[in-house]
Amino acid sequence: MVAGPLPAPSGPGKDRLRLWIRLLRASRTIEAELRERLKKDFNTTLPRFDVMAALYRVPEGMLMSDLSRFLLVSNGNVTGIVDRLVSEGLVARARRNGDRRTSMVRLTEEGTQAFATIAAAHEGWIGELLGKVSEDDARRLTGMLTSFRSNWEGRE
Amino acid sequence: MVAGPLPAPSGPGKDRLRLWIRLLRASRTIEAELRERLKKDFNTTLPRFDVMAALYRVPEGMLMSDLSRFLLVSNGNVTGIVDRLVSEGLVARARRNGDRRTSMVRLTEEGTQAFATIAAAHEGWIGELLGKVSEDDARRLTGMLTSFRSNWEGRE
DNA sequence: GTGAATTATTTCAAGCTTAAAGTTTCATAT
DNA sequence: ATATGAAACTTTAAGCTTGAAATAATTCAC
Repeated sequence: MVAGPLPAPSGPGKDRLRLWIRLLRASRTIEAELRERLKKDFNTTLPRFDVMAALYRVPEGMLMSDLSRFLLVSNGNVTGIVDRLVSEGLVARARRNGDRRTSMVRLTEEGTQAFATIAAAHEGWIGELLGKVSEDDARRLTGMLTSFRSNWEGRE
Repeated sequence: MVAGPLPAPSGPGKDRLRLWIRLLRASRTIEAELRERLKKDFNTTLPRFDVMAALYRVPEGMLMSDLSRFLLVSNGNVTGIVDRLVSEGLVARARRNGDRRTSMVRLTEEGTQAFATIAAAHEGWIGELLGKVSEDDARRLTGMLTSFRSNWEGRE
């Protein structure tokens, strides 16, 4: 990934390779910037933000496995992040009556308020970082990426 | 990041937020797939591939700091990855006469051959994974992402 | 020339990440 | 009822990642 600008690749299929490289560099650049700001302004991390963002949409909570599927990361990964969020009082696990294997994970009151604040800043940052992309281009790009993704949805 | 499809965000500036979410999901999906294939088919990792790809472009080698700048990752990170590649015989460090702080890092003969093989497979995978994106759309998307990036090039 | 900043790199601690193996609980077929 | 298997989750080991501190070498101001 992140291959080179020097001997600009050419030939059949190179357009897609170049697209992938640009896509990756763009998302890494933005991610790095967001990570830095989350740390500096809110003393938190991108993975914690991701988990909280997922939970924020669903007040009643999510199962660990749903969370992991939604975030595209492994089960064990989510366990660790949620552990830390719980120890910080931002998230709570609730055992369920029906199935004792599972637990509903949800934002606490404190977590909900904390996330709302961070999310507002986050949206502003995105607006700033993607400021040079016109609203029109943004919609067009989003459309292309969506159709790409539908190609992969529910593959394995 | 990777926020939700459920309460579809709307309002001013939401188009850019949505774009970012799609961008991130697309790149994470592709990255996950590549990581899995690199592991299965070549018993290597994405970070190792990235470093080798960077070095492949420049037979004479790169400084650690150039490598870290190019790959958008921290110095200490590169140290660890290069250490492992060196211990596998794929990469070599060469102390320089001029400046004894620095060392030129380059692919070994073995590393060069290994990378050529992996890179060929990699390009095929990208062609497959992005197959639904037309060459035309690929070029257009690349253009948009490039102009976005120029906004950020050499910021801090 | 000496000392102070600067630069290149490594080391370190904490946290993120995965794949694989392990635990507990549930479902279902006899 | 009870085995068998599947499902939900956690644990573990190895590796990736960052930011900050530490080392070492160079450059620059005087």
